[in-house]
Amino acid sequence: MKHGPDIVTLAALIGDPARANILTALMAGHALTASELAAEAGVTPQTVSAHLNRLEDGALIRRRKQGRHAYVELAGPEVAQALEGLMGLAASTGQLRSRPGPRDAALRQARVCYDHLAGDLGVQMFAAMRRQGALSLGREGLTLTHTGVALMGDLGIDLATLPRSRAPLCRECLDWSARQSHLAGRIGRAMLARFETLGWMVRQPGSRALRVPQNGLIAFNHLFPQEETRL
Amino acid sequence: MKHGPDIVTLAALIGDPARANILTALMAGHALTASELAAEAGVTPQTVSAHLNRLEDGALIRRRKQGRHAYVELAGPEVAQALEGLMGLAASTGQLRSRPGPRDAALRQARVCYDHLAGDLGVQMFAAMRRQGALSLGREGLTLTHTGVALMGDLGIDLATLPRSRAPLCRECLDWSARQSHLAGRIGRAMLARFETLGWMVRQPGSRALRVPQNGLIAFNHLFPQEETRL
DNA sequence: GCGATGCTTCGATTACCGTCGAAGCATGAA
DNA sequence: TTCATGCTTCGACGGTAATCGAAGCATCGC
Repeated sequence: MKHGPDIVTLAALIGDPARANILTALMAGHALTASELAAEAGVTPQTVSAHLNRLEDGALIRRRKQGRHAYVELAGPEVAQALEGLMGLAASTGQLRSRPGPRDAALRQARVCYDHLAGDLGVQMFAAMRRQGALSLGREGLTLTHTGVALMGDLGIDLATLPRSRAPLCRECLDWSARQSHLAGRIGRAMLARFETLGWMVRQPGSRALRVPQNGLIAFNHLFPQEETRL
Repeated sequence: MKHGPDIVTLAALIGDPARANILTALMAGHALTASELAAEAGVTPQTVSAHLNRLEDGALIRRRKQGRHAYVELAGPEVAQALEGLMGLAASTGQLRSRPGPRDAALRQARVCYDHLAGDLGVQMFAAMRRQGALSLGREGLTLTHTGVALMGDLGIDLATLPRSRAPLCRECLDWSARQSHLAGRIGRAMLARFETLGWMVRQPGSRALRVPQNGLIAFNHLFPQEETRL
């Protein structure tokens, strides 16, 4: 009868408060243990274990056993991307979990989306790189141009040391706050890691928000300036 | 505790088979009556009515009463966009509702995404317009350039007759099959409508797939050629 | 080794919600 | 008015799944 991908299983998995809390906590990109997730979701460890079984069956998370700890992480960037998509819809329909406060403003400016930079600064970076010709949109998706390769060199990112995997180098990811694209993929991950190393951005414990010191913001704006003109 | 948009309600709404069928049926962009949706979802009218109540509370659909009929449509393009996002994740995790067949191939080539063109041809059009400089990505999102305005004129689309609304003229929409962006927004809607008027694409009853006659495909490819080179 | 910690499985309870039959309430046709 | 159609509300049934207590099973520290 119906064709195309089956969204019911996925949506049902996400549509439980405890599981949604788990997934949201994992959006920060760090692997968390089962007990940490229990505290995060507000349920007992047994309940979390049951949820992790279902999430793993649904290919939304991966579990790695290390000693007596079970580290949990999202199955991949696509999961984070789809979650951001849902958040975008929730934001547009005005369904906010909490009243907008300072935390939310910080989230809007810069946050971690699984493993890459999202928020206003993420969108700004993506737009600037497109404008500078560092990224090119071809039939096979987003690719890094020669300009982009040079830019990575200036930043101090050695492309040769990037992990070899089937994951795409560059990928677009839609932003729930800005409603525009930002850069995901292995390059996106490497760039965020570099920004953290440079001290331009600092992760906040227990939150997806990124703190951006003034010197970091200045350097960032210099490299990825905002577009002044628009039609 | 948690911040950001509340995705639980939305995901729970989508995560029911009957409701997912209803939403999927509405993705074609046409308004459907409650009884049509009942047949589509395979449940009784009472059940559909209950589901429509919940979907309306969740701001996923709108109901318009006309006589004794109740026409139902998606609340907006954002809903369709989020649904496509979920389909993308489902496709990437290999959760297909049916074995890939001819219908699915047609869906991948060209389909209706609520009110605009999606699928390979949609992605191809978006990429070609970016390359031709018809679309520009600025801080405020995607905008139509002078080149783009001229292109609309060549196509026979009168921008002045577009409905005035707060909806953006241009918007990106991620494609579940091609994993790249295609064009949504009021322009996207107008262009698909124009393609149908020109006979380049024909809606298939009861499906989101678009039939593309050979002369339509030739004309389309001439106007929005595929990119030959990539880095 | 032995206890402690962390995670998992099992079983039972409970609450929610999807479903439909029956009835109510509009609108349109005769 | 009267009947038919389409949709909705009400009430009840049934199944699913979320939750936790208790117990089992690894692993780590001592």
